[in-house]
This record gives sequence, structure tokens and C-alpha cells, in this order.
Amino acid sequence: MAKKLKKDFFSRNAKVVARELLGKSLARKINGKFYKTRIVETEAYFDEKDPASKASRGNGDLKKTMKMPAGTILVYGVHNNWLVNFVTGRKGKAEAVLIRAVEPLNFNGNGKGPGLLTRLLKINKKHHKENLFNSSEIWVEEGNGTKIIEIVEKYRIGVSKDIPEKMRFYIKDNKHVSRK
DNA sequence: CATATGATGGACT
DNA sequence: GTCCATCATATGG
Repeated sequence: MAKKLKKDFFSRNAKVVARELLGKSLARKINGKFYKTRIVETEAYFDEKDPASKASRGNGDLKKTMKMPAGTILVYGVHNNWLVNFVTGRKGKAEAVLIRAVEPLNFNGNGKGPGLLTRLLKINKKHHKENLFNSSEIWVEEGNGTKIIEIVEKYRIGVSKDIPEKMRFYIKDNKHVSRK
């Protein structure tokens, strides 16, 4: 049984967490069955200084959720998809990491994209504001000992206004990354 | 209530 | 690469 990640892992800067989340295991329990995936692609989002972040638009609930304690699960609906984020940083900091792609480990499926992985793991609005430590349905574990060959840093995808910093991270040559 | 917009995905050239 | 269906949110009245 792999070690479950604790709050101190998520209580750091979103960029650091996004990077270190690669290779970790996103676990899901559905009807008593365990589904494990390897996180292969993430993006970091920040507060008002980040024009692509929902927190920069003076939102209500989403901005508030981003300021909740680290490890809070934030589910955001866009187009016809659910996108899952983990709140990071210290309380009041409005930071989050978007999970963009996962690789199924003990089952078959397609987690090659932020909308696809939420369908795959049946993550939806009912998980909004749950957290990774109390939930018996969703959590993150240490990786299965598999070494990461190389981490690639790129600009974020699908955002109209990005910041001049590379905030997208993925595992090089992994077949489950959503896009080159 | 009306309207605009997008952290998408899939189909197509 | 381009186009667009589709719907959760944000914002204005």
C-alpha cells in the first residue's frame, strides 16, 4: 500500500506541487473498487496576477475555493467537461494545480486530457470542496517506484492569456499526455 | 432572466 | 493545423 500524500505536500507553491505531482498516483474508489492512475500532466494556476486564473476575475465561489486549505478538491465546469484541481499553497493564497492527464495503472481507459480524466474517474461537481485527506473516494499516493525519465516544462494550453512563465508540466514521451 | 465566454474534445483539412 | 457543439459560470438588468 503506497503512502498517501499529506497536507504539507500541497501546502507549497503551486508550481512546485504541479511539478512534484508528476509520477504520483491519483487513486479513486468507486463502489468498493480501487482505480489507480499515474499523473502525467499538470498545470499551475495562481491568483489575481494570473490572467488565466479564475481567481483573477473577481469570482465568487471558485476564487473562494482556491483560497481554501491545501488539498481541497476544486471541480470546475467548462464547455461540457469537468476539470479537477487541487488547491495548493497556504490558506488565503488562491493557488491551484490542474490535473490535465493521467495514465490508468490497474484498468483500461482514456485519461488523455483534463475533461477525459474526470469522465474516466467519474469526478464531478459533487466532489467540489471535498479534500484529499478526508475523502475515502479520491486521494493521491506516492508513485509505484517508477522513475520519471524527464519532466518537460511548457506554456499552458487552451488559455487565451498566459503569463510569461512555463506553468505546464508533463512527463516526457509519456503516451498519455494530452498534447505535445 | 439574457447574454457572453471558455483551464475542451472530437471531427475534419 | 481549423472549426464548432455544448454547458457551467460570470455578469448585467
